[in-house]
Amino acid sequence: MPELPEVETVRRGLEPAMVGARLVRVEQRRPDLRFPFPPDFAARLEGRTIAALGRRAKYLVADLDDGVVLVMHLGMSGRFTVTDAKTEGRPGAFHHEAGGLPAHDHVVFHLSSGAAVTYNDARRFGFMTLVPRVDLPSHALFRALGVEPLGNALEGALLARLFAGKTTPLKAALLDQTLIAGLGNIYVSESLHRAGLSPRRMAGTLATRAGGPTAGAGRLAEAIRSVLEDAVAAGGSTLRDYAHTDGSLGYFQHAFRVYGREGEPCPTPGCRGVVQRMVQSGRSTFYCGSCQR
DNA sequence: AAGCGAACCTGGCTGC
DNA sequence: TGCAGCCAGGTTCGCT
Repeated sequence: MPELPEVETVRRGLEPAMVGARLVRVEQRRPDLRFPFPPDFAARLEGRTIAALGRRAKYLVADLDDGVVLVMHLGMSGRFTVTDAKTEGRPGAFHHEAGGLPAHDHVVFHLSSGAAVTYNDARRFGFMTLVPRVDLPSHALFRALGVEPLGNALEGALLARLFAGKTTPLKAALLDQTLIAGLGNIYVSESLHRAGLSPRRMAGTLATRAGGPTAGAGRLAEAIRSVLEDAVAAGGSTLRDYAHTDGSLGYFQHAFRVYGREGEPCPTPGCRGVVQRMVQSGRSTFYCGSCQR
């Protein structure tokens, strides 16, 4: 489910259980997810203590006590569940295979506290890998990542610089992780609606001829920041059966203004438009044709 | 060479 | 009840 707010919510859920704990046993139940696990994945983790759990864009980054980082991406359907020592079973695991293990529970981290952290991923678009901390910035997964949208750098001026000369629609430009890293299909639609900008509009039109920011660039930078901050504060969004690491639900989906709301009246005050759905580069875009220009 | 569509994989929902 | 078809939060690849 995970765009930046959901990954950050997962990070906050895992942090108290994982940081400071030692990995006493790691179960890797299949050879690959989106990519093969690195050689000796479980053995390299066992015995290590987790020093910190961070996030970069949609990646979770766990620092180990030997200078290696465990990098994790949730793909489309990845989720983590924390179970403490006494809990029987775990919330949210309803589908079982003949062997008795919950379906799609691919990795289980058994911690020195007695707790266990289970990674479940039906579609297997997620992955895990191990990278020496010093190599992380130059690693293929990270070196091309764009600006962190909740950092101080994201302003109209930067947006204009990033988008200058681009003929691609704003929708596609905002999904491009090499420009801004962390937005996905939901929060792109939500950001553009908050900014009053059409998803079809050419990205380059947010820069002036001289390369400076237009008013729209400023509005978009502010809209991205506000929608992500609001979503993180709400504990992310819950679609389908996605849940927090403790089984509880995020509730930002109730605050969506356009995503998944085709046919509903546009929520912009004074706007008489109706939320529409279209497909851009193979993904649904939700927008109001009346107040988004 | 930027930009687009298809592919990866599974499950859930809708409609016949 | 069954089944075909469509859709889904992400990313990468290959073609134009």
